Amino acid sequence: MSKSKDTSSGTMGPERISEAEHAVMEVLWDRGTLSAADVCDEICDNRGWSLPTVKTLLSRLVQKQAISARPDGRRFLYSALMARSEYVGGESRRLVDRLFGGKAASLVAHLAESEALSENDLAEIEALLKELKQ
Amino acid sequence: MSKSKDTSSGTMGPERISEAEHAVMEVLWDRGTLSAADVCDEICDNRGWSLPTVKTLLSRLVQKQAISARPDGRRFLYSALMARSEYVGGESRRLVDRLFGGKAASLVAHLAESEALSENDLAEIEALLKELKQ
DNA sequence: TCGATCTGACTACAGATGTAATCAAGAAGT
DNA sequence: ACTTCTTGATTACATCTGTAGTCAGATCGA
Repeated sequence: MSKSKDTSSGTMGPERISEAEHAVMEVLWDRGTLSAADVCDEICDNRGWSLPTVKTLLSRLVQKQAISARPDGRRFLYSALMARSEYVGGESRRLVDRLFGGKAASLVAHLAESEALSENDLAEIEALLKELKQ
Repeated sequence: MSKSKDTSSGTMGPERISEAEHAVMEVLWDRGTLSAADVCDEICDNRGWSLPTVKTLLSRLVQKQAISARPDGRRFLYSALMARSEYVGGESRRLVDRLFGGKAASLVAHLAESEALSENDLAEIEALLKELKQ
């Protein structure tokens, strides 16, 4: 049996990271290398989680090869394997593909029309464009 | 018992729509009012779904109050209650909040940097900005 | 009238996810 | 040496999601 999604050789695309798991990733991206207890110190209060919950999420992330677990004495030190930009890029692309037929410009148009963009945002984007243009 | 999320009076924000459910919504947004069989005709082939699957998704969407089911003889005619723009806006906002600290401009910056924006996209956005500016 | 068909309702069931308890092995204090 | 604490591993369990099967009632055709 063993369903294991692929397990075969080579590069099997990074598995999808859930929202709770993402919260853990943010901590690792932000702080570098941490133990489970450290991660919990960072988010357990905010999210109302207990240490066991964090440990579960960490091990799922290890399985998904999104983070690594290096032994350090009797415990593990966890650190991100997947780059934040990779994750952010993937999620952004998924959204654009699903909701805007892959046209990123449509997303921007939507944000603008729905007034999700402040004056300030608009200015920033304009500056960005100027920078990109030459 | 009865877990029912809220059920209490008044406006309980629209429940989250899953990806499969979203595919059904797209059909209804696109085609207006359809029977289950009609919806299936539209997507069952693409997605490799069977009619029962579509029916399940439709009834879950009814529960979530995302669509309405008006009786028509022995069957139902389904049509979207939630506006597409509402859905698209919500999902976009969620992404921006989760990944870009709520700053939409950061999303645009990311898209630009990651070359998710083609020359053409950039031109479109520029035109958009121009239009918005006065 | 009688069977074939269409339809929604209900049921099913595996995998993902959120959230956690329990347990066993090692470390560390006393 | 013995207890206590820490830590990962294992197990648990409800909900959500994807995907569908089954069933009973209405309808339509013969």
